[in-house]
Amino acid sequence: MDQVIAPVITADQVDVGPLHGNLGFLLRMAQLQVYEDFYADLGEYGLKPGEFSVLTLIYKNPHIRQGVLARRLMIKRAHMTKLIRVFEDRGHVSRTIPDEDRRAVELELTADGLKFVETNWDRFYDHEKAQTPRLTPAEEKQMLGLLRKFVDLEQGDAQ
Amino acid sequence: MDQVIAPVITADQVDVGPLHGNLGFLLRMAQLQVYEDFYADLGEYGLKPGEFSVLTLIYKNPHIRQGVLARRLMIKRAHMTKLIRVFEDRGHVSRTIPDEDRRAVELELTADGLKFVETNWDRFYDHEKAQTPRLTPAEEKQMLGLLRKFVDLEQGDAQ
DNA sequence: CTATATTTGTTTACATGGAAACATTACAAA
DNA sequence: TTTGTAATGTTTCCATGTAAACAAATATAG
Repeated sequence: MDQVIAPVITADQVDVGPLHGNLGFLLRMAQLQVYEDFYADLGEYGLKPGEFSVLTLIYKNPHIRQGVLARRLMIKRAHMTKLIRVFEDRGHVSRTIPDEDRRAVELELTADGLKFVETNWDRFYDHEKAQTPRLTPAEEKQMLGLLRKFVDLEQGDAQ
Repeated sequence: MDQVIAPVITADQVDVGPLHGNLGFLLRMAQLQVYEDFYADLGEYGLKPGEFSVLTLIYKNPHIRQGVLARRLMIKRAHMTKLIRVFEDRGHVSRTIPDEDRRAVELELTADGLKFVETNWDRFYDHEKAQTPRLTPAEEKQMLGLLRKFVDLEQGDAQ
């Protein structure tokens, strides 16, 4: 008598139950997807999403304070300290203690930092357009709008 | 002559530049928001989003293999090994090596694990409804649908 | 003014998660 | 068979990020 082998399910046959409608779960999946795509595309250039975001904000907001930067990116101050130290060691960012508040640290791109940002700008910000699209353009736009509303980042239509 | 003090910007005045339309950035912000809300609401119960997701999948898919679980949740196998060990030490999950493939490990909830899942089920899956909504119900539904399409998780309308 | 509280950044210890190398088992080719 | 290749899970080491305690500077209450 043949033994009945239990059907071994594969990943896409897994019943995810109520995670199907769970925002946190879906956001996490989506973010992992995006990071995977990112590294597949840009890993060779040593670009990292978080790092380039930090540099972008310093570029767009020279003299921004370390704590303001951390809050805007939802990174803890303790972690931002370490990130900025790496940039300083690379010679991409300079730190200044302002006279008005000697607790604070103001950040600026160095000439090298500026060069790095400008060199990699298009590569970084056009990378998503280079992906095989998972959504139609209309859906993508809709999703971006909903995410902006969700994270309370509507502030006009910045470029 | 009064010195002109440089206006110190606050976090919500920061110019995020092209991150405004960057999917990876917005997904990350949204996910951090959701996690923050989650821990503010449920931190006291020792619930963790990732851990409860794992238990949910084992609950819904008894005898699921460790690797299948990892792939479905986009967690690396190396990490899953560690997660499962914790559940085993807690007495919530049991591991079985099936005869058909002695490389694999099949997972099941123990009686204690089942009790834990059933006790915390509603707390976990209803928590989002208890949040101050950032989106209208229609928008929320739209976002969930877009995220499911994005992560390729359409498989019928599971409960 | 002085005492207290708050803000800002740093340090240290820890938690979470991945990369690479490895052992074991299964599968495929000859 | 036997030899090579792939799949599965584990281990070790490292990267990323947080929590808590701290030091220095500033703001606030009396």
